[in-house]
Amino acid sequence: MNMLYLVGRIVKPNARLTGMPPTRKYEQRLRAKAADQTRRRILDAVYQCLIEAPSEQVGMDKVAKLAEVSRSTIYTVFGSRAGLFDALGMDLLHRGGFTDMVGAVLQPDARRGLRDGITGNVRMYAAHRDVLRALFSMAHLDADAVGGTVRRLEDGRAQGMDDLARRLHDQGALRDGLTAGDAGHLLWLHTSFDAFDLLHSGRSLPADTVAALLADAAEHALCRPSDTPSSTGG
Amino acid sequence: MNMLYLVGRIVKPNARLTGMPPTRKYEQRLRAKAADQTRRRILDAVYQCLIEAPSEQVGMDKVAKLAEVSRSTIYTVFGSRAGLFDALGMDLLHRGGFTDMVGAVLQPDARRGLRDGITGNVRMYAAHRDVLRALFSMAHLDADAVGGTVRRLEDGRAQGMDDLARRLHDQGALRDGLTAGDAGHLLWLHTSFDAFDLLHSGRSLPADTVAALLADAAEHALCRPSDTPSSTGG
DNA sequence: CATTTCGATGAACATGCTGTATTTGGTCGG
DNA sequence: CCGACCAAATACAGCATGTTCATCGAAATG
Repeated sequence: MNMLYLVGRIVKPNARLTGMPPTRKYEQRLRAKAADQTRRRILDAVYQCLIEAPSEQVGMDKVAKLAEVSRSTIYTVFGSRAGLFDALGMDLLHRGGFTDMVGAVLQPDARRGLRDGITGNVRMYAAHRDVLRALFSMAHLDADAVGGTVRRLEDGRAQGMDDLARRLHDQGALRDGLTAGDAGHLLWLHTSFDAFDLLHSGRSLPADTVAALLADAAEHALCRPSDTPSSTGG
Repeated sequence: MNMLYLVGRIVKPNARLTGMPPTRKYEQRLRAKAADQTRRRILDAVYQCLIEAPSEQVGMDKVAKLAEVSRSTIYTVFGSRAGLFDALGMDLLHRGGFTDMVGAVLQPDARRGLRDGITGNVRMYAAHRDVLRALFSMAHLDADAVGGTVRRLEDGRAQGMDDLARRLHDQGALRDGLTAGDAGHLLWLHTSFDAFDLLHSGRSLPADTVAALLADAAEHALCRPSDTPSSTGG
């Protein structure tokens, strides 16, 4: 059904019909840059569409008009609707600060990494809330509506949380009776976009409050009563 | 845009054109029963469609074929696609055991109500996982794609959790420094479908394990260290 | 400047889905 | 059996996605 990114391009018939292959070497400098610009303009347009009307279906027509390109251009660049949203996900993954979050949990003190990871996570979720909501919901309703980006993104988070859980276990921070596996499950829950959005959108709480609530909840659910009076300094 | 359940029905032109109103009394016995049966067959078909292909878009055509009715019949009965899914939500609300869950949290011991409420909740979520996933995701993507059922359902849960939070506070069960408001927020999170599904589908955990994990997490996040050694008996 | 190459474009077309209008066929009451 | 009535089927209109194609214009190359 879908051949993403595989846009068949046939040699123009007005070229040499004798079967001679194109032998000229081309170093695209300006053209590649222009192509990247239109690509970016389209991605920004989708982003803008999702922000302006979060609970409406985004049509290719609106995106094209907002990006000031033709509708067919979107298809030549991204292949399909799914390819477009897949690229949007990849774009968020690189530019949205997802990598910072990974770094936050990797600091030596695992318990501190828990709090910093959650707050960093929440900050990132809050910055792109509407877009992420659309991406995640689309992924739930239609498996390949957004390509594999959401899956990849969540796989990374799962691995990171399992790592953190193990380090919490190794450092003796987990409360009695809680295995590293269960700790991973709970971290998976507390660092999820859904957990953030349930509190942020569902209860109209500002991002900072959500971060504090989630961090406290996670710490109490996971860790033994703290030896040091508090973790953030109060 | 939508006039759900309001299907305009015009008198056929071959009836008396002299303006005489229909005076015959009609007691529909067989026909009304048959109509209810087709209505139910359609609802069951949607349910079945969502179960068989959870991550595919459900088309009216598939539903009609599965219910062995014509596609137009769905429109005469439910008015629109949104009306159909709205009715499905209402059907789940009445037949899915949502009311049992409300009763569970209303028992005298609030702390026991927390655990029983969560386990009952999880059991219900697990029984209808695929259908609920579709309903919730659709509600997120398109505001009025499922009518107001999801909104009403969640409003009820919010109220119930705030009540429970206040009773936990009044019974002195909350840990120091946690307000009844914050407790309500956390209960809202721990009794959500998303929290269940993150663990059940996202981590491949059976429903019982999810219930135990969520109940323990909620108890540790909300309550003071238990005076009685344990709540469930372990 | 001439020629090649490629991104962008708009139109045309096919498809699939939602929603509506009209007709058909069977059931009810007399 | 007839006429009133209504659920169900058929046919049709509208809209969005996705594909194809001829063409334009600008960049790259000589």
